[in-house]
Amino acid sequence: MDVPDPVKGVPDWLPPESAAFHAVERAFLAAAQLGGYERIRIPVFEHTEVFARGVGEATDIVQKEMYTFADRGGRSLTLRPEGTAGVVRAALTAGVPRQQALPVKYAYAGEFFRYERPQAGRQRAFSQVGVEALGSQDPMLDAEIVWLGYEALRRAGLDHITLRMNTLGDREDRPAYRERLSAHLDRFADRLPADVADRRHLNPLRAFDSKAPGMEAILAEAPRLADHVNAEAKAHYAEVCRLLEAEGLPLTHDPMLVRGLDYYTRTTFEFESAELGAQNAVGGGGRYDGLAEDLGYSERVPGIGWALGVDRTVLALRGAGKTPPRPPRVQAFVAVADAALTGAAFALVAELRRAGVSTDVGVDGRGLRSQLKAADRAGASVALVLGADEAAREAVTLRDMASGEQREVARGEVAEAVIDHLDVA
RNA sequence: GUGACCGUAGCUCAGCUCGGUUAGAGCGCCGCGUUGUGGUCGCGGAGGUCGGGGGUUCGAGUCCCCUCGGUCACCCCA
Repeated sequence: MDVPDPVKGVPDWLPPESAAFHAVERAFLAAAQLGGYERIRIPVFEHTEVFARGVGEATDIVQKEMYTFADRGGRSLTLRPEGTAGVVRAALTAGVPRQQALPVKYAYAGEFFRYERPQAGRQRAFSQVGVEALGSQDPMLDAEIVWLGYEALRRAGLDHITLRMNTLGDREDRPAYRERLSAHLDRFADRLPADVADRRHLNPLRAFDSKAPGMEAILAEAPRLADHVNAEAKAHYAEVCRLLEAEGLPLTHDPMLVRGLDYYTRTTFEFESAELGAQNAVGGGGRYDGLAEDLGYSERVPGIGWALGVDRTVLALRGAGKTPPRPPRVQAFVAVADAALTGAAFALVAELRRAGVSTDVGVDGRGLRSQLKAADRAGASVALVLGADEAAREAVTLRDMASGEQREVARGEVAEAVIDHLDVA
């Protein structure tokens, strides 16, 4: 009987790589906390309509990338492909906009699922940390979000991050623009690449995503979204950029940055790393002032947020040769030199752990040589040898793993001696 | 969904071009050198359906076909 294969595109993170993973996740969450974003925990699956309506029927995510299944009651459920729709849904469910002072600020971390062909930096199950600020349209909030994203990546150890930004204007700006863009694409109908031809009727804006050879020329002539953004939204975006530039963020304005989720309005942005191969985005986000209404809420609740890819950031750090070192597994290691002393050893281990010293112990009746090898591999800075000789004197041998020096310590003073030793070392 | 490349030990790979007795290396793991002392060194050991199936052949890890899996890229995004 064979061990079942892991599910395609669903990675395991074992030590030592898991250490880097958690270091990155912690760094992201620490940055969120600096901005006053509180942890929110939401379900890993939702009614399918949360994403269909939130993310948008026309998006690739909803059309072909969702893990959708029927539960035993026949309800259509979907594993979350992204975080924002679920967070907003949870806030609306709780009536937050009506009973709390706005904006509210949330941070989350967890697994997300998209049915795509895996490749470098793209898995079917992947991990993100995200933040969302709900209930304000203040451009300072946009700037804060972008700034925190940049800071989060910096704290994770990534440098040479490029930041691309754009404004999509408001929902009301879209119809006129879509119409003019459609008309423009019509003129090239016979020359459009297949991908654009397929989706232009669902959402002509997606034509800007295309990198097909002929598109560059067609898009160069296309009506520009920027020309259809209303004056207020333009001023809003200008203020966001002004704030960020004053803080020295190296932002690049990219009028082609459209992003594949329908809920975005106004500010959108993407963080990229050169270390990643084809999947070069380590994070991205934007404003979604119409999302609450898309989800059926009776009032407008503006919001903005980002998501940063944990797996991708780990990859980028690895590519830059900056993988964080694996921390020592324990501080102390108890070696049992006599099988009759397992009871005494177990008691010593418990005592040390109770005193706050992380401790491991040799098992399986291995020789002392083997146990010290294990102590070395565990990264212990102290080994405690418990043998017949020591037991007879009610003592323990304390060995410094760096220098090899050792001395005998009375059994009653071991915990104290270990703590002293660790403080000094 | 489309394309290219790749599947030999736990990991990284050699062997395949030009088929030939027991399929190798490095790393890792376990043991011994030290009947109670790690890292270095030396010696030894465990570990392989050569992804799977079929075919050609006296003989297949090596050649042919099918199949499964993986990787990278397109697409899209974290």
